[in-house]
Amino acid sequence: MYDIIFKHLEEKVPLTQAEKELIKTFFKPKKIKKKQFVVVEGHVCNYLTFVSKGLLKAYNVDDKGNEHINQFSPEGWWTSDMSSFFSGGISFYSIDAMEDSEVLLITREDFDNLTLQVPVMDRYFRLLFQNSLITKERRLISSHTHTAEEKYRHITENNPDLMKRIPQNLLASYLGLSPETLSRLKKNIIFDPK
Amino acid sequence: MYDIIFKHLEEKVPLTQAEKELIKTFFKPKKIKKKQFVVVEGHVCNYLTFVSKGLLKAYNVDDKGNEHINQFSPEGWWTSDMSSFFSGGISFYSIDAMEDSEVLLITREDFDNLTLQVPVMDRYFRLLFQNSLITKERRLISSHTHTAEEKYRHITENNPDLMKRIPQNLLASYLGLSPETLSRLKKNIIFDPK
DNA sequence: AAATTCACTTGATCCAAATCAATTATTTGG
DNA sequence: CCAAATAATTGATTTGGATCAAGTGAATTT
Repeated sequence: MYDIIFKHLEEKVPLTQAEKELIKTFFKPKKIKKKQFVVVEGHVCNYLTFVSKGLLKAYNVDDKGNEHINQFSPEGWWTSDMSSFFSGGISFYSIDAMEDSEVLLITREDFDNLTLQVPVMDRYFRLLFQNSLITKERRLISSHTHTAEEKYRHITENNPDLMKRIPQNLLASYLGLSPETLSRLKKNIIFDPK
Repeated sequence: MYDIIFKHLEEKVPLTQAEKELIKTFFKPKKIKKKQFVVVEGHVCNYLTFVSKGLLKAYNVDDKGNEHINQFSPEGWWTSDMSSFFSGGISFYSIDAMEDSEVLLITREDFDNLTLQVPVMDRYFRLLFQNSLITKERRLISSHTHTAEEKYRHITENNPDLMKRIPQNLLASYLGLSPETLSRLKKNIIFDPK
């Protein structure tokens, strides 16, 4: 259960065996069935969540009832409503499981203790957030510059693996497109051999 | 010149006098005239830049020659092409000064030394990136859910100060709108007393 | 295995914002 | 202080993608 998280942590920072043992104590493992929620919009997001198995999605529902997916989190990724988790305010996103999943949960209090007792974790999260920030920036620019088709092409080319696990309507939501538009543009791509 | 950066650092983390003296040595102050570049797209972004005075913008130019502004950086903010700075690859953004400005520059090498010698800086940047990430996420969802008018309302309500310093066409670019659209929607808002 | 729910496709129509084009401010630099 | 460049407005037209609507297919549930 903890193998995956250590593998991911150690890709970014070195850890001693003692640190690993300590880190373990801060996390609570949990199994989540498909469709089960980790947080519901409007409630406080009490956990930062590491996905060790499965696939979660974080999304917001707008005034008109449309879902807007902020992030897919397969195994090896973190998820949470960061604003809510770190500030204690209410969550803007709901997070639920798209597949039966296994996660490691840490509370805010334990997160603070973790970074105090294992300072290198500050570096780990600095690097993690740094990379996420770069990705988010690109997605934002892409949403302004690229056509629907370009956005689709881009994501499928860069995440072929993940695409197999994500229904088309949810991918549309992630890309900021209607399901109809995504369905239609796929046809063009198939028949256009470029 | 360094007052502003320490004020900003100390809003997030405590620093000893010795640490401050050390931090100073890693940064190189520089004055930048309006329209001068800090990085040009396609070159390597060699510096992480703290703005102590003035206003910079980071933007990408697309295939059709349209500018897309990623970020405005007034005094107290950081700017750089993070991907280029941290990976050494070529920069996706150009960054230039919108006003005569003063900045503090740090190279990648010195950044690494800084975080090694003053570990609390890892925490500082963790917090900085964490907050930026939250903001970027919201902007991305907003770009999918909100109308042009809602985006404009939102930014003017939350950044009245900054709006005075930003020409309308650049604000339009930041919001992902054409200048014409922004010009037109402003009229509606003025005559609508809500 | 039938029933119900959910995902995907296809067509017709609509609309918000882009684009094209011209005119009028407003800056800025010489 | 004037000329030239840049920014903002306004109008006419186009368009990419949304929305509305209906039908088809696939997957859970019982």
